Amino acid sequence: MHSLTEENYLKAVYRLAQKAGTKITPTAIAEEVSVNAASVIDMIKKLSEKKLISYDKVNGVKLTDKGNKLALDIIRNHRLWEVFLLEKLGYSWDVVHEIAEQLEHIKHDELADRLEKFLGFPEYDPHGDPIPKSNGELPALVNTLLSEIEVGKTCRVSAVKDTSTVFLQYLLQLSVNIGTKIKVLDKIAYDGSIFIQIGKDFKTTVSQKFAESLLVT
Amino acid sequence: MHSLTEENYLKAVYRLAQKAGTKITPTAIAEEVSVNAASVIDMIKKLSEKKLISYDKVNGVKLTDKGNKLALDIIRNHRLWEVFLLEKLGYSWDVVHEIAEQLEHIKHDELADRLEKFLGFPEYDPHGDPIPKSNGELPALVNTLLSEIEVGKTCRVSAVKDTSTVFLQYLLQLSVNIGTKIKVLDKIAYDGSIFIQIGKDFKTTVSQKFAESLLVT
DNA sequence: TATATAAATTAGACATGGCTAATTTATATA
DNA sequence: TATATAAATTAGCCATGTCTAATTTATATA
Repeated sequence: MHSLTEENYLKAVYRLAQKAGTKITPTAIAEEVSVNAASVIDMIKKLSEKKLISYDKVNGVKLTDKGNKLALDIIRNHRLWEVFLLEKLGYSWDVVHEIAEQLEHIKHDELADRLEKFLGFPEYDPHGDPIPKSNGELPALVNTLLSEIEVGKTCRVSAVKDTSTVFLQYLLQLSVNIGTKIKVLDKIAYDGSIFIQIGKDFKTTVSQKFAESLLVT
Repeated sequence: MHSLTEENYLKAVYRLAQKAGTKITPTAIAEEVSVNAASVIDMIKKLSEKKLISYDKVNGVKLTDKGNKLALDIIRNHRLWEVFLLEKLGYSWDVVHEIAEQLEHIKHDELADRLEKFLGFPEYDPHGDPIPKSNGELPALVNTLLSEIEVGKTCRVSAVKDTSTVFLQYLLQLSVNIGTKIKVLDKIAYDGSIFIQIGKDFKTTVSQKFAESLLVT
């Protein structure tokens, strides 16, 4: 089938394609997979031969339908395993990703479907990213930022925009999880920071940067 | 760390060491991992350098303490994942192994321990093989054969000695699982076959070969 | 527009793990 | 014991995926 390496390239191309607008260049891919540009050229040839991507200088790299489907499958696996690790094994938000990075490549026909069923058909992973359905459908992304919530209103955390470890650990420290209720108590016009209540009791002030990295409903 | 390939060699050596008595030769390993003998020689050199095995013509290949520990870890992973796949994802007995073959190589400090806890500290995998504890301890193997049960007695399936797909599928067909009750109704002296009752109602005759492949308590 | 800089590509090398063919070493058996 | 056969080992080659060092092609900028 396809090697682990090939799959990681496909994922990288998919990820780059999400940040729409820019053409996907060999250099961008090289950066994304932390590899030398020369290696990327080789892989582009290989994946092109397999009809998983197309490439020309004008349009850059694009996933073919076949390649897109494959990438989605892997992402589906990844996100389902993340849910498993968090909910069933009790891993914290910030470690889940690296383990799922390995688990996503495990293959067996029914595995993703069975896992999905076992987990109760979750729609979002612990980072709030939508989990592709087996038919390739993607649940719509929730996109209200915490910073857009009016003073006095309460909302619920649905996703994170920033998935860096520092951020996730900060959230952990604040006991903020998917589903956590947050009430906006005050907005400081001066620097965009906001005063919030997390859960029942805890009150704190967070920066504008923070408020723009949390997605809520 | 250690590559997937190296890990599979270690497992193979461990497996061969179980079938005690015989010296572990390069050829035996070649057969076990389905690879050319020349390749085995290369790997023996590599693993020897890493102090995971020792090798000389007189004693054959032996796992060092370090190698043994590693092999046990992998087997622990394998068997825990098998339990997961069977009990949580509802896979049948005969497919569980091939998926676990991939899952066993996933690494993360606490993964096996968390999985073990999640599964309720199972002692045996779906094939009845003991699951190594995190300290390397192995629960004792149950070793009464169905063929050794007296006429009139009832016993409970605890493991299989034969893990071939044909056998496992035959068991599936007979609705025999770990935990299934079997009553020995009669023994045919002529060819060693026995007449048994599986569960509440179903009665059938099975061969001596069959009766010597099922472990019970 | 000339030229410096950045991006893309080619060429050649390395490590891993596997293979075939040839050779050496053991083991049996006539 | 001579010899056939099997096992172990060596040598050399292949594919995958990576790298560095050119070289070519684009893109900017003085």
